[in-house]
Amino acid sequence: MVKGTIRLADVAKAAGVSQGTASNVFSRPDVVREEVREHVLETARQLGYAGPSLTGRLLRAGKVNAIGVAAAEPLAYFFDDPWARALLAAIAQVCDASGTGLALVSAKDRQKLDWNIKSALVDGFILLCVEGGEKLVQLTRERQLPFIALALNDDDPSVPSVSVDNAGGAAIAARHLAELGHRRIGVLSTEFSYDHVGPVGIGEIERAVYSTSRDRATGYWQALETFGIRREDVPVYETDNQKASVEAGLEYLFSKPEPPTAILAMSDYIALLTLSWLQARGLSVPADVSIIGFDGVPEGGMVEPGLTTMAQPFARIAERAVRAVLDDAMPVEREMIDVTLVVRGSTAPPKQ
Amino acid sequence: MVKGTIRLADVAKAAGVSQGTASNVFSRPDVVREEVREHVLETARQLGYAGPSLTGRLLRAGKVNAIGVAAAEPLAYFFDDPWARALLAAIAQVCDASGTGLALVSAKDRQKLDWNIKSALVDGFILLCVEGGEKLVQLTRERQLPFIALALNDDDPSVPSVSVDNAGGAAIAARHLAELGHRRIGVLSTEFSYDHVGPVGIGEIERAVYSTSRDRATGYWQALETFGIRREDVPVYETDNQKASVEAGLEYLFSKPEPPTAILAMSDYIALLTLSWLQARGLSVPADVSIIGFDGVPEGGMVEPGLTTMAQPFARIAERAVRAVLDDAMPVEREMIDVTLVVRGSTAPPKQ
DNA sequence: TTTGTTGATTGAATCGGTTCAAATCTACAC
DNA sequence: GTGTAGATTTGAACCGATTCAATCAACAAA
Repeated sequence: MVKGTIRLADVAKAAGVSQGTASNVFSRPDVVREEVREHVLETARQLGYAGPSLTGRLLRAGKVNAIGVAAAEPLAYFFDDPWARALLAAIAQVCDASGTGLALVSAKDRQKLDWNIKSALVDGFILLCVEGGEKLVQLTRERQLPFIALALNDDDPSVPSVSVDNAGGAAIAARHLAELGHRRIGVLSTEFSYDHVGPVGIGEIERAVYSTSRDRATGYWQALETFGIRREDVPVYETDNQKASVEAGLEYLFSKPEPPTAILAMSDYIALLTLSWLQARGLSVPADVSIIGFDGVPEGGMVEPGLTTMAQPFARIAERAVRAVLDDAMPVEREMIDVTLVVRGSTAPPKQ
Repeated sequence: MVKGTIRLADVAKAAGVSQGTASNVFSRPDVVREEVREHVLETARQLGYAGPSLTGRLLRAGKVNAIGVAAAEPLAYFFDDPWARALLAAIAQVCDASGTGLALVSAKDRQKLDWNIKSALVDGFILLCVEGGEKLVQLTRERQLPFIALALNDDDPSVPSVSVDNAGGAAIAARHLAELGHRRIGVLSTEFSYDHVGPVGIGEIERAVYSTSRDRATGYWQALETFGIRREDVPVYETDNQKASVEAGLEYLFSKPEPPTAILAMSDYIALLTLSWLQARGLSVPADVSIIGFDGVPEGGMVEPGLTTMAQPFARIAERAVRAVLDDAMPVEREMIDVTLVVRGSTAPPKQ
């Protein structure tokens, strides 16, 4: 199988037609007379021609017909992280419908990320900004392609982005627990600032680098205060969304003299880890402790008890994002999407 | 931001150098004199030049630096199916290490799949042949790019492929149950033939279209026969790896006068569904029923009790596959990789 | 002064197609 | 026999870069 050595021009010559006609045989078969078409096709087959090379075509057309999804994480992140997975499944669905390809681009270290973004063959980018958002945005800007940032941890209004209503959603979550009667509530947060885990104070949260976590914390506080729970009385433990730090946070919260009767988790992944930690310790959910998560990943519906959570409308987000890069219709200002409360088995009134 | 309108030639002209030099400024900066380089770079900046267009470069280089992973399934399959996910995470890891991009290509209907494969910008393909394998192989062949088939359901030795040792692995799984003392064992299989679910007989299995399922069944039988269990006495229910048919299969197996004390599931996904079906019916695993799966997906380690299973070495498979397409080192004949028994909590000796 | 050598730059060819205006070829009516 | 509309086909320009043989400048050695 000699590869790539046969060009359209060769086929044209062998078939005795002009290159223009040969090209038409493949890309606009209707304009060429049937018997000529058949003949060219037959010649191509005999020569082992693999069909018009994509790169040649690409060069003129300028459209790749694929979008890139980028994150400042190792590639495996897309398949490991439940949130990324749920989002990508939704994005994939939209792409499927519109016949668009999907390329995954990512890298943990700056160098490679840079190169990968520069050299990705795509018509635009969807950025997963959970971490290293600015870097990502900056690199993508240089490509001068349409892009849209998701889960942007940054208030810069000049970045086209759509995000969920973190503060509003968090408020609903907290209100749900308070209305059930919970008064001792602990928070397991996602990151507020780079490379830090552990208990955090109010001031630190207000000055947080990552707006997502900050907004969610603020939402929690506001809702709880309407129930007379002061923010000073709500312990917050910052995790990096990994097992080790979440468990440390749980140790911390439940070793207090008055352990919480409910946990506000800033991600479903944290909530899921909390659930299994509690169950392993013989505590019953929701009888002993209630848990509410954030994100609405499918896994939350598959555990026992089901996880109560604030669900992101992944399909809507995906739809909006894909449309933005495909139609070059980037939002001029930050767009906001609501999250909805999904009540399952992991929340109930506190004991007695 | 006027896009795409500035070419390397424009920059060259504006900077007063030849296009060749301008090109070198970007792709081989070391060969051009520093002050010239600076000047060209500066001109480029002022013009808003986005850097050498990939397509132009591509046309000459001929390498995309990305591999495609293809399946005859909707795109979301890559993120929904646990096996695909585990495999892709492993593939992603290898790609990351070698700085290769990853493009996902798929489609449920033949038409689109055809087009998607034809137009994917990749240097080669890894084929996930769980279903519609021949179609996939055939379409890919036409692209004349290196490719390798995984989980190929077909005995054709001319297809470069690596697969796990299905018969051997299945035998180990069955032996494990038999050694624990189980004698009444039910099988929940993956598909033997297109579009069929329900109880299947020995003859049908021997004539099965899909070799993966057939080989696993054969492995089960051989191991069990060394323990005096005849294949006629092992009920097999064919599922399509979906919730509905698995539950139907369980109804079938457990409504028999002598229900099984152990289940051989041909995929972890089936095993996981079995686990929650049994638990929902108040049956304890492994006290009342033992379960052993196949694949070794991460989810199997996260349920309670942990799932005993035959684990595929995803990392090894991924390594081999990526190397094959990148180095154009397709195996000349079908390659086989062993699976290993991972014993967790879902298997134990039968009651009394 | 001439020759050699080294390093930087140029210009043109090339990659593999698509596209479009112009040329050619029907077929049919007048 | 001429005219014309419509269908095909042709040929050349173009897409945006890279590459390489050839040229040029500058300076050291003979």
